Amino acid sequence: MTQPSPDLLFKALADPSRRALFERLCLDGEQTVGALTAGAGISQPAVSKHLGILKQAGLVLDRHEGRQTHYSAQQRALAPLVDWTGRMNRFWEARFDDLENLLKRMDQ
Amino acid sequence: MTQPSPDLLFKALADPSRRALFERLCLDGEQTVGALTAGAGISQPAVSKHLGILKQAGLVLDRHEGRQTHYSAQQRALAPLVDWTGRMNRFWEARFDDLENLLKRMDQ
DNA sequence: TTTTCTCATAACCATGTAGTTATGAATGTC
DNA sequence: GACATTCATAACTACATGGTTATGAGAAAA
Repeated sequence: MTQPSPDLLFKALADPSRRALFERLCLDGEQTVGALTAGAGISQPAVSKHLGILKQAGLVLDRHEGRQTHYSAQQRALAPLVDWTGRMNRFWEARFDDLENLLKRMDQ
Repeated sequence: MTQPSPDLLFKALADPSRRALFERLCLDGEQTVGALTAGAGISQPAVSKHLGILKQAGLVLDRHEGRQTHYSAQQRALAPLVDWTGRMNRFWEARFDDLENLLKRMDQ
């Protein structure tokens, strides 16, 4: 169970159709391919392909039941994204602190 | 000063070269195009084009000084990303809470 | 002024990608 | 068994995209 790379996540979420599918799964919970296709505005094969990419990125899980496949969001998969943005912000804050320190020193 | 859309941000950060440039700007602070090109592994025009896309996404700022251009990270631009991941996680937590409540009710 | 340096833009090319239709595999229904 | 339903895959197309080289614009240096 290795962490998905930020690269895979960013790439997977860069497409609006995929992001919309993932958002629906987050907001409304588990859904079948048919349900997701309705209202997606693209064909069922396109939806299936997108779901495959989301799955490969670790963003969704699939569960087979009879002849339909249920997809659900794997929320933990967003962790690397949160980490990454946190790292970028951390460095910014560090340099911001430096600036504050500089200003304080200049004040004296 | 309108907020950059998550779409622009995800698209801009989906490319490894661009993400590397942005990371360097976050970690090491302001840099000229020449400095960024050294060690980027791609040509100077490619770097310039990537910087243009990052700028359009609101991720970097440019500052002209003589014949060189200095780029720096605009950290606030990551806010929509943090918001988005927060929203996705919030809904997950909400459903998790529902599950917990359900289990508690089942316990009684 | 002429030359050099730094960067951005133009033009182009190869590849990746998001969509389509057609079809097949597996399951449920009659 | 015959048919219908649900999804995934294959094959294809159109376009986006990331890279290149060539060139131009503007500022500094000679």
